[in-house]
Amino acid sequence: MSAYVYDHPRPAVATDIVILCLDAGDLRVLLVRRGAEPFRGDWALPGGFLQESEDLDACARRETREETGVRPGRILQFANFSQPGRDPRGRVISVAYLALVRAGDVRLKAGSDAAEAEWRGLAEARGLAFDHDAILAAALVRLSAEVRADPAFLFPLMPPAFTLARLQAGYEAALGRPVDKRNFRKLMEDSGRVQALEAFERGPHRPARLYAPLGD
Amino acid sequence: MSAYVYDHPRPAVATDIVILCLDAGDLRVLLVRRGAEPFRGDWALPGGFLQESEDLDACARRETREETGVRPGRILQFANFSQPGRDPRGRVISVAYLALVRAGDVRLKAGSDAAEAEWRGLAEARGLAFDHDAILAAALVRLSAEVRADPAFLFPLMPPAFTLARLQAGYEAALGRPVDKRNFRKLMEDSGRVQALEAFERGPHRPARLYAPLGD
DNA sequence: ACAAAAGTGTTTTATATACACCCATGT
DNA sequence: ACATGGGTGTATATAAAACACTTTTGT
Repeated sequence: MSAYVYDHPRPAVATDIVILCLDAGDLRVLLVRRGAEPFRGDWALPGGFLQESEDLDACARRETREETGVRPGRILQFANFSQPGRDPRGRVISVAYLALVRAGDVRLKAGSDAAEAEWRGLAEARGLAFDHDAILAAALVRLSAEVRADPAFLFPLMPPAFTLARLQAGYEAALGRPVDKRNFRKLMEDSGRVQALEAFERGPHRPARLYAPLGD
Repeated sequence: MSAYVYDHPRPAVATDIVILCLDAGDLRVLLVRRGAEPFRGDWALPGGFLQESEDLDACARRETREETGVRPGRILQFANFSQPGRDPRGRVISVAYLALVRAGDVRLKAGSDAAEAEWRGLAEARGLAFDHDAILAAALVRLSAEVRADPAFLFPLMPPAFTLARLQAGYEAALGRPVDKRNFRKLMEDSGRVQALEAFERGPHRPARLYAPLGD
């Protein structure tokens, strides 16, 4: 052993990721079914162990990509879960991330330790394996704070061109309360964060103008 | 090895803590001088390895207490630093915390791997060991955001009874800009987060009313 | 014609900012 | 008396919230 190598207890280190998308105006979280003990057959947040060549952000991105096929735009490390007894197999530190993805881009594929994967509405995402209920709850608190500070935080949930009604649906889902349409449109139009396109989405109603993200 | 034990690369896991206090209106960060290689003799943020019986929050609290003798009121995990090459000795994951302490309570005592410890003004806290310059910078960004969202975040820097001028000094230091005295007093008095006491601090000037934290 | 969702302004309220002088004490 | 920091009010600007009807399309 080299003179400079640490000698300390070494927990396993993993990331768990709250991957959210917006489907028909509702937030949905990606869950995977556990194919191995412990909690075999239960639903859990996707996650995985840190590899030697990557940092924690890269680990969370890699896991997100493995589960969804999507390279997430921005990820946010919002908490850690590291109590000694949280995993019955031994000491596992979980570093928790939030990732937002576009529903349309996703192609689910089961990861190595996942028998199945599915999108679940937030109300139906309870009784998860490990302490994942708490991780999800903490993610939603943080999402709400970020969105309140800057609605553009939601852009990664949106397609490249989107209607303001769609963005508002994400905003309301993230905040957990309805907001006034006129006030929301004013907010976004004055924010300089969206660009009005000369394109419209058609449907059994008046065509809706499309907007594109602007700025970072 | 039990059937359920993980087998994965296991980095060492540590917390590094940006411990701040308020001294004569200026924020100061606690630094320790490294007594061992690497970076022997350089200044660094206090920190230490996760023990088997504690979670990361407890680790950060323990380290803070070991360095300052103070049990920090609230600690905030604000980032992680986990790039493979960040520590020349091997893989070390650093989970970064912010802790605010009352200057008056502190009794510095050198930790196990620290030859000395001292409070350093923020402008003079550069050239730190490892990636600690980046950790400190990230902490200050987060501090500013928290304080803007709620000035009561600073209460842990304050003694049990404090003048509004003192609190304002912390507010200005955290935000990095001066604020108007009347506006600040109005903000705090209307916030319901402070209670005016019938006690005053004396000095070579008009006595200053003392206030106590209110609410959580 | 009807259903469905898009789009549009004004008023009110709350919050933030700018700004200057007198007050109470210690020396 | 002087120096030092404590303490106070108003006016303006900006941001947030409340609130209802008309427009355009598809069927």
